[in-house]
Amino acid sequence: MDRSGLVGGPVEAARALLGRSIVRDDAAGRRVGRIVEVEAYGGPDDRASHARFGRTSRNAVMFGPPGFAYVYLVYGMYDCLNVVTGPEGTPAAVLIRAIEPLQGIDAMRIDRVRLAAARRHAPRTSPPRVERLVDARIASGPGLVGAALGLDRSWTGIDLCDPRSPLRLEDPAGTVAGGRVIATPRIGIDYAGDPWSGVPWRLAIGGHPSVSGPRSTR
DNA sequence: GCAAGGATATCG
DNA sequence: GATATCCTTGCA
Repeated sequence: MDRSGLVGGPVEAARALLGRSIVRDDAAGRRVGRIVEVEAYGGPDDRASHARFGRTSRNAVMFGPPGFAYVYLVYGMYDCLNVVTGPEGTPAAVLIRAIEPLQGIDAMRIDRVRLAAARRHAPRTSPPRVERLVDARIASGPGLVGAALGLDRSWTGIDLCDPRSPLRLEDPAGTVAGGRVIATPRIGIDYAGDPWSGVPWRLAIGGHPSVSGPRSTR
């Protein structure tokens, strides 16, 4: 996709990313998903942003130009994909929280099984639930997006706007399915305090089956 | 409702 | 160097 759509404010950039395709090429083939849920993080004042303590080795890419990937590990096991936004020097990013699988669904499942195997001490009283998930729920959550696309922190710095990148953003091939955009507070950032924990910077396509969370929040 | 899991930021 | 914390998930 064109980088110019990402230079505005974080919420504006988040809205520009909704409905875009994300493409992952590797030896196994091509995986394609459509972005249906995002969260905006931006501005040095945003107490929920990884940049709230200033520049560190982890978040340095957020201070760079827009359109690059920032992948971080959370809870010790989930790699989450962000798109750096805003002009260079402004630390902002959009977290990709859910995608609708379009192509390469089998490959997405394989990497999800890998994720399940990584939970070494998890009780295995039943077959991994991932194998029973319906397609629409394979990547319905930020940790699941990373797993479905086979990402880890080493992907930080990839140019998502370069058509030659093995991981990139593209304009959707077909028509963008209808559906209103809903806006809610961001997930899991209560520590950020007022007003940051309440600003409606989580955007999603309302009612879409691939959006994360309980039905009441979709 | 809660455990699993490791990197990170902040402290001592 | 130690440790509290974390933008989550799947199963109890």
